[in-house]
Amino acid sequence: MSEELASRLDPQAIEPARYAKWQEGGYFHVPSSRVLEDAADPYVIVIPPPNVTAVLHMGHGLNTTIQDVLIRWRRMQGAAALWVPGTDHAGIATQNVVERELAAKGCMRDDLGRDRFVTAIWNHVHETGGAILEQLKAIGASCDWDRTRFTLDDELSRAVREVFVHLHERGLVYRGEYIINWCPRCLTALSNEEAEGQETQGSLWHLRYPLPEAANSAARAASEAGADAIGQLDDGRWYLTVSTTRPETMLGDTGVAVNPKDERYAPLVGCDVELPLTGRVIPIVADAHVDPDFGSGMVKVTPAHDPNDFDIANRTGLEVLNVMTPEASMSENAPEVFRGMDRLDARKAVLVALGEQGLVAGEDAYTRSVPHCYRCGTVVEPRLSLQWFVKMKPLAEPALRASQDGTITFTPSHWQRVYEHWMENIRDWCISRQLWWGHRIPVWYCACGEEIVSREDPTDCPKCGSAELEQDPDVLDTWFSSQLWPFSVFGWPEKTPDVEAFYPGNAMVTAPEILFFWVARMIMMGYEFFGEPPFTEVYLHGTVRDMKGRKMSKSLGNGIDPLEVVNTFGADAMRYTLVSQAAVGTDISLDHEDVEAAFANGRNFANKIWNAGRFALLSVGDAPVKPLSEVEPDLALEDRWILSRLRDASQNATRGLERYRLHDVAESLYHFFWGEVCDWYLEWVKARLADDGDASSREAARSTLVTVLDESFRLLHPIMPFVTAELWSRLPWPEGKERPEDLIIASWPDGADRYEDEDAERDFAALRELIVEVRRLRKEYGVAEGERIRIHLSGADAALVDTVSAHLPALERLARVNGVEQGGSSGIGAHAVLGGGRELFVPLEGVIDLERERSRLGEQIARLQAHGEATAKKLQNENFVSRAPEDVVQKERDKLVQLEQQANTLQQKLNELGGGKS
RNA sequence: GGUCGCUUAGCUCAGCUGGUAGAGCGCCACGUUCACAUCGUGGAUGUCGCAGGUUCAAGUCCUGCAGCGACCACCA
Repeated sequence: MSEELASRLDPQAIEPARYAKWQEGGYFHVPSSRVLEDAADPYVIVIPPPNVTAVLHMGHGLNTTIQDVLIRWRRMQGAAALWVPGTDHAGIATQNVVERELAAKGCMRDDLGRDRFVTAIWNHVHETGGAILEQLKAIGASCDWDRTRFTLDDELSRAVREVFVHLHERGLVYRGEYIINWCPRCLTALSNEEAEGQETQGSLWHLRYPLPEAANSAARAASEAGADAIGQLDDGRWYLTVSTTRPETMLGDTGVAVNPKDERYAPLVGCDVELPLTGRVIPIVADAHVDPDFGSGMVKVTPAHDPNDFDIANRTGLEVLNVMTPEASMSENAPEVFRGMDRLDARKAVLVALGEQGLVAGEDAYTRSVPHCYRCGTVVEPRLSLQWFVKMKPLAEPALRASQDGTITFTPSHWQRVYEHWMENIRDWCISRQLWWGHRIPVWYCACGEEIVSREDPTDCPKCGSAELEQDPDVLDTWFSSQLWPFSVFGWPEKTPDVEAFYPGNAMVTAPEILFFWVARMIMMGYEFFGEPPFTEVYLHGTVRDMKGRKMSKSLGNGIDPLEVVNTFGADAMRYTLVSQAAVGTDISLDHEDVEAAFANGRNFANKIWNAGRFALLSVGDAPVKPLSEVEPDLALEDRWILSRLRDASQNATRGLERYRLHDVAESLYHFFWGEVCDWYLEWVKARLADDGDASSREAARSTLVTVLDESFRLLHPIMPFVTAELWSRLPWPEGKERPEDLIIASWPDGADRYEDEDAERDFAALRELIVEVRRLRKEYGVAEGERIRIHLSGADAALVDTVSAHLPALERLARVNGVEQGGSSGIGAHAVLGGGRELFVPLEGVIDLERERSRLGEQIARLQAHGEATAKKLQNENFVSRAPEDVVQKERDKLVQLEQQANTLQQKLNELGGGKS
């Protein structure tokens, strides 16, 4: 006999120990030989590697749980289910963390120098990094920890180099001077994806640029042609008007552009204009990009600080003048008074200076999307600089096709269009970062001008032989290495058995936020290096939010610590709660102010499972259990019923998992286990399990119960691995049946080995309905708990009376019924209409409140009649009868007959009780 | 500006291929004879955002509107 189990589930008492057992058993580890030699089907998921310094939050909790459910399920199905864990070096994020730490000590990264700073980060990573992986274990993540990887591992760094050099050889990596997104705080370039637009209230200022005398006639002509933007200052000088949201950039203007088709300004094209505050004179050019209908139709052109203006300059030959420093203060190219000013201070100063000269024509409120750094939130500055880029169009083509032809599927499916839209409009990717933490760009420069792009560190220049080579100081975007994750973790570019066995993988489970950052790029890389995608199913789950719909975050203080939840309610409780709420395509909302309420459902369910198991173990005892096949002839109705339901539950679960409808799976298993196994089956067989019962009946119940629990635990295991494994390990086992070491590797019950027992389902459902009705009537009429009652049954199904008679002991316990008769529903009592044309009458002489019963019957009759009329009307409708499917019509006909019959019976009853016609 | 999503019980949300609405939590009543009070039994609660349309039949499909939200975008 197993030791006494506590009446409450104590997750802390079982979860850590069980996890340790799994690790010792090596169940998480999948060697390539399982695929290559044993021919097992691989099922591979690579984890979205969390930032190495990240602290676990509920989003990780959700992401991890979903992946673990899938992995555990596939593992039970017999697949070589491999889940590869690891962490990401997270370039900017990690560097920022360490910079902040240093800053607290009054130290800047430049004080340390590159080598010592990088060492400091490594120290930090070694000290605190990877803690998140330990935290994942508390949730129950069954990752193959032997394969834990870090994007800066030597092997993975080799992959990064191989890819960079390969793409360079293909002409897809290039270096050039372009406008990029620049974070003046992080002091690095960002990709387009890393610059997050935020709607910002700002102003659109209208500025006047004076025209030199030489342009007077042209200006007058333009003005007369109806150009409102042209006018005369107080001193008689002509001016033109341009608009901007960033007035400080005017200091870097090198021209003014108009649309070549804009006839208003045609005379001015080719003229010069005076740029205020600078003493410079800049030309007016024509460029098709200018929209004549926006603002004045004249655009100030600042090639060094605006991507469009940069393009205009390239087309029209305007100069490029960078007036800002990397920190986004005004540089030495700006007039002296503004030098050193921060861009926002300069903005004000420029407006004041222009205002003094009467050159500010006005200001309109203006809301626009302003790009912010995704790591520090600073407003990103468009900046001209020399960077490395990847040419994306050729890489995107196969990745786009994969989505279009269904090779890759998205769940929920609407992400497919988002993905395709991005692929279709893909822009080149700026991959160089002016950081120190990351993969250094494998390019060396020689004084002779030679540029060496190499897989190995070169020792000397192949052209001039000089050993004085300087490596490019920049590192690669952290996502450059992340995109290789599905194969770099397996040792690529080496031809390893792991690559052969585990690439490509199957599913990618992640949040939609990184669809472009990561998912899309992994797919492109998969095609580039393998000709096939790294996975074929992309499951994008929702975001965890608080009750106000805000994303949980540290800064808002509205987060829930998953570890706290695990400690107080258990990993099983958390997993169930998350999965049951994670309907496809929806976010999850949890109350951070009432964590107990948020996870009560999961905790209660885990406890319910625990207690059901506890009861079953006590009732079944230690004696050997016979296999179900041996007790088959002794199976009672309730046994056959629950076994049939078990089959249904298995099939539902399997189908749900296949379609990523995890929330349906969780919910249907919940209702099966709690609502059917616990509420009905266990209650029903209590008596049979008692020692004093009939021996063969007891054996049949024991076998059934063990089978039901065995398979229920298997079905629940992917979602709630701990409590199920714990109980399962204590389950008595049928003689002669081989028992797996642990539930984690037990086979998945798909229900195929069971048959559906329609008779049992029907009969049991009838009994169940009867019991519920009797209970309801007892309550309604206030029949005392201890009082036994006789019931009368009538209606279409006479056989039911026999069935009920045969199960009187159960009815006695569950509904306090001590006898059943057919028909004879006369006299005073409670009357209920059951489904299937059956009626229930409970004689309650002396108990019943006649007045109340009359009105009750009246209401019930009215309801039945209304329903009947609606049904009759439907059946009178020619169109319905002729067009609806036959079975639907027949169903309606049956319904009508039944309703009329029931109404009649009740009316009769009402008459007997002396009630009037309803 | 474009694209997409959401609006269902007091709260948080399900409802896949159209056939008179569901869960969890909360609420009300009763109940601690031994699996579980993190429980049991029973109960109440919704003109499924608004207006049209398709259909025999619409929460479920179509159109428009309103409110909320997300993503994308080089209109200064």
